[in-house]
Amino acid sequence: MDTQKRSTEELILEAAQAVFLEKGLAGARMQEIADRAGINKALLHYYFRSKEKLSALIIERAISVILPRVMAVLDTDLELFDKIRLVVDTYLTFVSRNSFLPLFIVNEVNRNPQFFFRTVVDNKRTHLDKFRRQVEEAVAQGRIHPISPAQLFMNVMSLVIFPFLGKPIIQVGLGLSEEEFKREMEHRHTEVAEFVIRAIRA
Amino acid sequence: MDTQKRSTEELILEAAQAVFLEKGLAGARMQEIADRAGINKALLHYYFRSKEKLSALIIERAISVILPRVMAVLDTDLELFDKIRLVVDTYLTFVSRNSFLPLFIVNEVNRNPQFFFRTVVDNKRTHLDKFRRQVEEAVAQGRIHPISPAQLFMNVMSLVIFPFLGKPIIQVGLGLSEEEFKREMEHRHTEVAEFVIRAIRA
DNA sequence: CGCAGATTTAACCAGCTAGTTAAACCATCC
DNA sequence: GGATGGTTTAACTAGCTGGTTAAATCTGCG
Repeated sequence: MDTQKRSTEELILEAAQAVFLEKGLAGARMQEIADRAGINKALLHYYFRSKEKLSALIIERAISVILPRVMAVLDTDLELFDKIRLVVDTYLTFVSRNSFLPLFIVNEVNRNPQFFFRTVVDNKRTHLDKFRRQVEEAVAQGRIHPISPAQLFMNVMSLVIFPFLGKPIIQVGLGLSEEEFKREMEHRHTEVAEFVIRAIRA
Repeated sequence: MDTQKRSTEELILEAAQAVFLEKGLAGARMQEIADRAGINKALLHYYFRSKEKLSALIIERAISVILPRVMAVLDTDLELFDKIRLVVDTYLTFVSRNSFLPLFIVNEVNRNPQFFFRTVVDNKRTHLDKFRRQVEEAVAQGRIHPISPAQLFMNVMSLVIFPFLGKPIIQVGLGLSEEEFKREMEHRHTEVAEFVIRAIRA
């Protein structure tokens, strides 16, 4: 019973995630979710009463799966440059396997920011403090060029996430095949971190 | 008649753009577009027969308003570092005044890449060649660190565009007020270019 | 077996949405 | 004044969507 129950519930959640990520919240259809989960609409509503509740679950799931990873790395005691290398690699590795996630999250967070506010933030804000102090200290010691932690954080996030959002634009703009794009993205695992480090090293 | 006609058509297009950008393609309602344009649904369909045709127009408009700006700058004869400074400033200035555009474009381009393919690409691909040669030349002359034009292009695009897409994430993550976020974004007009230049300068 | 919960089936509803239609209204221009 | 074309009004449709319902079926378990 337990395995059956969990398996059906998981089946639905996986199908829902897939459909929501592909079509967006407004574009997703409950019928399609049911179809992909191999069940019918009645059972879908039997498990998750409404589309709203289901989508809220998916959003929460999506965010809480990706955000803690970064925060955990930022919170370690690693030396700044190594921390940058690790956060870049961690993030890129994860997102490579979930390449639709960024677009979905960015969308829903923009569409409904206060949801994001409440769910994830309160317990995580402290994590950035260590990173912030670390950057300010490195600047004060003259080890890196003057840069605010906010700017550095934005830059790292941008370099890591954007290529997944802008894939079609980049691919078309540069005339890359699927294979070539993939290869360029793999280069980034090491290149992005070194790019950032060269940019800030004094 | 001419002024009347143009004004109504423009009114609709502006209203449509506003609604599409806010709600996304699937979330936008023809009724709301009509309301915001100060007309009724019948007239809306009288001007633009279907939602599909209207949205196609808006997408094309949105893309063709932002893409040529970057391409034009990349196509100039400016020295590489100055070109980076100009493209960053040009882009940031424009996007600051149209901060919903990136999310909309990224969405629709991901949802329907082949549309983007056909509309914009053919005539523009050549523009990047000059930039590409310029980067390869600078690398060959040892004036900048070895980096592929593709990586550099991705990096600049990322640093410029992403903060607008990830605004809520960044704002909440860093605990910035609206005012503080705005100030950080203004810093970027100069900081991003110098960040990139430091990263590549040999 | 008989019970309970999971699952299916199929039909249904109410609400919304894109799009249509037809008749009337109004301004402009000839 | 009358034709023209933009504009309004209001009612309508056809289709889809989320959600419900009730009865039937299946499944494992005591």
